Parts: sequence; structure tokens; C-alpha cells
Amino acid sequence: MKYSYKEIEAKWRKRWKEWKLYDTPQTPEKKFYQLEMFPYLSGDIHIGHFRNYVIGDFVWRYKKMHGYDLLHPFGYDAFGIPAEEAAIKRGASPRKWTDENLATGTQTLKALGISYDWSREVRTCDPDYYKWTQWLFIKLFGKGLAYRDTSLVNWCPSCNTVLANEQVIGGKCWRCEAVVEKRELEQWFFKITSYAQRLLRNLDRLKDWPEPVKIMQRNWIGRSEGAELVFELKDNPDVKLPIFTTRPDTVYGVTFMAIAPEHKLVSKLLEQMPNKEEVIAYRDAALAKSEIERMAEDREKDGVDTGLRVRNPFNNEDVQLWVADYVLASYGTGMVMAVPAHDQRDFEFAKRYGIPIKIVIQPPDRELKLEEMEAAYVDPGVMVNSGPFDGISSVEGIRKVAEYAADKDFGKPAVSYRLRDWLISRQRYWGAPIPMIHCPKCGMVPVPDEELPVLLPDESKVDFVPKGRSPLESVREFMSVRCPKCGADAKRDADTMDTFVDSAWYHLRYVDPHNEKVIFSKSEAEKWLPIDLYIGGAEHATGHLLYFRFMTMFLYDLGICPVEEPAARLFNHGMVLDEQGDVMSKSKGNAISPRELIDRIGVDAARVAMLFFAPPGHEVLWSEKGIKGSTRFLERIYAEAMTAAQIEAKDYDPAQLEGDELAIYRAIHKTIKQVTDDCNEMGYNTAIARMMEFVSLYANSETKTSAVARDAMEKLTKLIAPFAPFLAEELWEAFGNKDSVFNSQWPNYDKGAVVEEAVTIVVQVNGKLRGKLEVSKDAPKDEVIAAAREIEVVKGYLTTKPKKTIYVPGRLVNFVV
RNA sequence: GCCGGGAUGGUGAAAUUGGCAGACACAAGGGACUUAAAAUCCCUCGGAGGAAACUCCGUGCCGGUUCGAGUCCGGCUCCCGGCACCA
Repeated sequence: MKYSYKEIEAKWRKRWKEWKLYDTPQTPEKKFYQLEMFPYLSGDIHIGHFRNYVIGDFVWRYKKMHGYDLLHPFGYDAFGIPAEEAAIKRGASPRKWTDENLATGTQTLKALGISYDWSREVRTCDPDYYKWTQWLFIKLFGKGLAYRDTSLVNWCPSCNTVLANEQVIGGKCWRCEAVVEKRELEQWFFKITSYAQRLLRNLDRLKDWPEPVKIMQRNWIGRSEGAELVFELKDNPDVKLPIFTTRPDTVYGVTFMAIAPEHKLVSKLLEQMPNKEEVIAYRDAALAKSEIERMAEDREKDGVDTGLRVRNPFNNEDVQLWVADYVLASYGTGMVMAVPAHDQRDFEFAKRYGIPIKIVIQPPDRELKLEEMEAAYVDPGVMVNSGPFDGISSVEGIRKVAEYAADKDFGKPAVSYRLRDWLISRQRYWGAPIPMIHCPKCGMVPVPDEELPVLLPDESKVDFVPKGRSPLESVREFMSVRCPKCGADAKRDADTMDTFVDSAWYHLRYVDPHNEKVIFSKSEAEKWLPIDLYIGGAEHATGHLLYFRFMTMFLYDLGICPVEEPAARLFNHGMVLDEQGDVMSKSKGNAISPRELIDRIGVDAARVAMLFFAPPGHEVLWSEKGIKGSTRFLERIYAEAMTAAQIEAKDYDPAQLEGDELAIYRAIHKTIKQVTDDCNEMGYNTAIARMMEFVSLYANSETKTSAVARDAMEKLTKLIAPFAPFLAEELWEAFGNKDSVFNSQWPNYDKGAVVEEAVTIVVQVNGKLRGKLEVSKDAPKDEVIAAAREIEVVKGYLTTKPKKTIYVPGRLVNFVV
């Protein structure tokens, strides 16, 4: 009998559709929300997507056979720059280009038979969807969490748009890898920092998230505890210089202050600076440098003295105020108190410019001497030269100094985060327009809810070529609008939103994707949330996965979303690489197209190969040769199962079985146990190995004509179903079943059949293997040891009485001589 | 520099958490079938020695704990990711 995957796959694709197998139940009793990260397509889906969706599809099928009611939706992240780039390069329309890609992708996914409920599909570029993205913006604005501010922002000179902090990877643009510049621009931000503490704290509750992702998020949020201390300008005490430090205990060691060159105060104080000219020159030079240049590791720190003096409120000492670009404008207050003795950066700076160094912490075990210091002493110790704090441990001092400052009204304990607010406006066309109106009288006014969505103007009217300002700005009929408040002539906001805003809430829309009245109904959300298993690549750890937690939390606070955290469990699958271990990509020409695989080897063989090559969390080296093994395996199953299906089904008594029949019976039950255990742990590669072993054993047994054999192969059909669904349905039908195999129950195993009655005991002498012993599973200890002693090889070593005999029941005997 | 993860045959990987290292595959070699090839089936397959029985060595390196270590502890090396002047 020939296994013809093409016919079988076509047949079951059609049947599943007729059966509406993937429809989402309306009233789930045992709910499971399975979600894979939706894709951004700039062509067909690729092999990496295929892996992600096969894992998700496996979970759907496996859970389905365990009686779960599943939500398994799909959609597309469809706004974004590549669509515009295609438009510019080929004159295609961004929407048409996008639609074509999505049509291709959808066709492939349907051919693959992935278990998506397509009736719930969402596309972020559809007005029905981005209407709610805009609505969300307005809600955030209403709560003061969307704000506009002028600041130094990341600018990609190649994409001609600003970028969020999370989109700058090592100083380069995440998309095009151009070196990112800094520009002072007025932009829209989401105040994700006001959720920093919750985003951090909740990580402890996410028990089923991978630890590395949580660690990355913790580091990204970067909470530091310390104090804010307020210094004053010596000649003008009204000018306050607040700083953040994690080491208030070192405040008596301050010998200078440093401020970031781009800090607003630098320009403000310029007129008062004795060294005004040098400061201007230094500032302008610093601003001209790229982030990469400024942060180069081997670069010597430099700066310029302003000539101004700053008073330390603790000891009333006056120190120099320097402008130095090792100080970050965007962290803390943009200025630092410099303690060269106890901070390595300050130490290097002070050494270079001959600024005094003052020791205020002494190590517990030795005495620091100024002339011997080659690096800052940063560890804890005892406070010295610190006025009332002398003799206190530095650890205690951190708290005491902060409290003292609070008491005297020149500081307070403070917490600072590394996380920056999320810059979400983009100077590009293909995104959701920011639903705000700039009125000369009323200022910024949100578009009223009933006027949403603010539609993207027709692309025929837009010149997409990026010029550093939003293309929408030149579309007059889009821009000019009446103020909803006062009716005056006003202008729309011309920017569009970062696509990460679109993808920060799509998981919520899936629960109620066609609702026209609200973003999603609470009752639907309560049915399905949270996501039970979210599968995607680890590269989203500090981008999407942070944003989607933030947005879920925000909607929870609004009382719309029933859960504070979006996903109960997160799973990161590994990448798919070619046989040499290189990343597959179109440009390298080493990419494998899923569509081509469907054609050449069939969906089932491709799935089994993908799941067999490596555990899902590992990277996979896609092996064209390795595919053979899975094809052979499926052909063998097909041949054996089709033959077994001809046997008449009959009840049998397992207790009466013997010989080959008993062997098959025991083997299939053992296989059920192992495959089930492996699948529960996502050990798909070993689950397949266990089934391969069973098939070998089965194929080699003499009697394959009994009801036992038939029953075993029918059970194997269920085991293989989540791996090779098309094949399984075909076999399931051959066994005389009328309904889908996925509506059948996952098999249970006979516990009695799984226990081996004979076990192999390993016999060791001094921990080295010297022999083996077959004994009954409940042979008494003495008997086993006696038998072990009788093994010829072992005898040779036991010339004297063993010092000690280790006995592990069912495992081993170890004689120590 | 800091924080993660990893290193097991020619290759992808297994190893019930301290108990037979290399399951299951791929590749390779040999054989059967065939006019021939493909497909299929069978055998060998970590290294060294040995006709064989069997022995020695072997999970990145060095040391330790233990009757027994791929697994635990201490110290390294290399690879891969993340962060990177965060005061």
C-alpha cells in the first residue's frame, strides 16, 4: 500500500473545513488559550514561522485530545516600514503589497492545516483594528500616560524616523542597522516608567516564564535604590542641582559635580559660566558624536570645567561643576555627584584632570592610602571623614544619609529605573495615525471616540519617500480639521504609531475580534484570558513582551481586562539554522520554504522532521538528509496500520496474553506512557524516538494478525496524531472511525503492563561495570547479591571478602574490594 | 566588564536528576534482493589493544566529594545570547 501524502492531505484539509474542526467553542468549560506570536510578513511565511506554528499546532491537537476547549487564533502584524520600502522601491502600494503577502501566507498556513480559527483573524492595518489602537492611545492620554515632550531621542538616519529605546540594538537601528543618532525632537511617549515597579514585581508571579526572559526584563527595567540629593549653585542658591546616587554614604567624598552636555541646565547657565566658550565648544562637539562613538569602551573620559561652583549641603564644601559626556542625560537627573575615591568612572576622570580625591570609606581589612590607589574602592566599608557619620558601616550609611537629607530638606530616599518611557510616534506613513488634534486655542485635543478611526489617507495622495517628517503632513485634506472642542481651524497630528503599539494588545482583541462597540467585551475576555501558552522567539524579551505586559496591565487598571498579566506561560522556541549552523535567510539563498516542503515531502513528514531534529527550545539545524528518517517512519506506520486495520476488532483479556501478543501489548502501553510523559514536557524529539522503537518492535514481531495488534496500531494512530495529523486521520478512518481523531480521547496506559517483571541489574566492582544480571523484579536482595557473586568475571575480582556491598533495588550491585 | 545559556561519537541528539554513557535518527561501511540503479531489508559503527573472552581510555580542561559523577562542589578555557559609562 502506497502512502500518498498529497491525496491524503488534500482530503483531510477539506474534511476539517467541513467539520469546522478549528472553530472556537462558545462556552468553554475547560478553556485553553493557545497563542503563537503573530508574524510580520514581507513575503511568504518562512521555516522559522513554520517551526513556531507547528509547535503551537501540536499543543492544540494534544490539548484537544485531552478534552480542552481551545482558542487558537491567528492574525498579522501588518503595519510597518517594509511595506513602505516596497512601495518606494517598486511603486507598489503599501496596502496592496501587504495584502498580497498576507494572502500568500494565509494560503500556506491553510495548506499546512495549522489549527487556526480563521474567523477570528485580525490584521493590525485594518481600520476595524487600528480604530481600537487609536482608542487605546486616547485612553492613555486621558490618564496622563501618553504625553508629548521635547527631548533628545534616537533617530535612524536611514529609516528617517525616531526609534524607541528598545529598538536600538547596540547603538544601531533594529531594522536597518544604521548607526542611530540623537536628535532633539518633540515626540509622543507612553509612560511605561510609571508601571516599572509593577512590571518588575509581577515577574516573580510568572512562574511559568523562562527564567532568562525574566532576568532580561529585570535588567532592562533596572531598578536602583538610593537617594536624591539636592546640591546648590554656590553663587546662586536658587539654582538647584538634584542628583541621584546609589551611594549616598559617599557624599562626603564628593570632589566635583558633572552634568551631561545635552542637559537643559547647561544652556540655561551658560551666561553665568566663566568658561562659557569652552563649554559651548565641548557641548557642540559632544552632540555631534554618535552614541556608538560616545560609548566606545576604550574611550578616555573627557569634559570641561564650567568655572561654576556647587555647594555640597552636607559639609558646605564647594566643588567644581564640570560638563562631561560620560554622564547620561537620560538617566537619573542627568547629573552626578562625583566621588573619585569610590567610583571608577569618577576616579578616571579626576585622575585625568587633576581633581582631588577624598577617601570616605575604609575597607574592613586594610587601610586605603590615597597615593597607593590605582582604582576606586567600590566595596562596602566603614565611613570616615564623613562628619556625624564617621564609624558607621557604609551599608547602613546608605539609609542613614538619605534619611538625614530628608530631615534637613535637601534630599530623600529615591528609586531610579533604567527603563525609559516608550517613544511611540513615527515619521512614517504605514501605521495607525495618532488620533490627536492640535488646536491653536485648546492645545492638544483627542479625536472624539465616535470619530474613530482616523483613517490613513488614500495612498495615491501620499509621497512615501521619507524626508524626516511624516508623509501625512503634506496631505492637506488629512491635516486640516476642526477642533472638536472649539471648532477652530486645527491640524491633525501627522505621525503614526510604532508598530509595537499595534502588537501590544492583539492578544486581547482575539477574544472578541469583531466587536464594533468596544475594544473587546469583558465577558469574552473572562472566558479566555489569560493566554495559557504563548510561544515565540526569545528576541522579544525586552521589546514586545514588555510592551504587551504593560498594555494588559493598563487595560486591567481601566477595569476592562480581567487579568493583570497577559500570559500564564511563555515558551521560547529556538531558531532554525541551515546544516552549517547559519541563520537561514532569503538573501543568503539558504532558506527553505514551507510551501516547497509541502510539495516535496508533505506536511506530516516536515512536521515530524522539525519536531524530531531537536527539542523545541533548542535551535534546530535543518537537515535535508535527516528528513529521510521521518519519511521512512511515516511510511512504515502507514503500511503497518493499514494492514492492522483489516483485522477484525475483538475484545481480549490482557491477562490471557502470551508470546508476541503480550510483547506487543506491553510495548504499546509502555509507549503510551513514555510518549505522554514526553509530550507533557514538550519533549517531542524523544516522543518520536519512542514511537519509532515501537514500530520497529511491531514490524519485527511474528503475529500481527490478532485483535491485540489491531488495537495497538489504533492506539499508535492516536499517539501520532498531533505529530502527523493528516496521516493519523487517514488511519483513524481506516480503523472504521467516523469522527475526527482529534475528537477522540488520548489513550490511557495499563499501569500493570508498564511494569517490567524482569529487570537488568548492573553488577559493578569498585564502581566499574563487570557484568549484568537478569532477575525478577521482586527478587530478594540476598538472592540478587548471591547471583551477582557467581558471575565469572566478578568472581575474579572477589578473591577477598568485599569491604562493602552497595545494593540499589532494580538497578545495581556494587562490590567494594 | 556585568548578567544569562551552553560544550556529550563523523552529525542531530538521548541518559528516569548521582547508578549500564551514546537511546532514536542521519551520514558512512559491509551484505541481501535486482540485469542494473533507486527503494526496501539485515549487519557494523566513540577510541586503543586482543582470534576471542575481555581489558584500558573516553561526556571542554584541572582538582574535589562519593562505593559510584555527563549529572553535585571549587577553579579555569572556549562558544552563543543579552546589557553595556545607568552614578
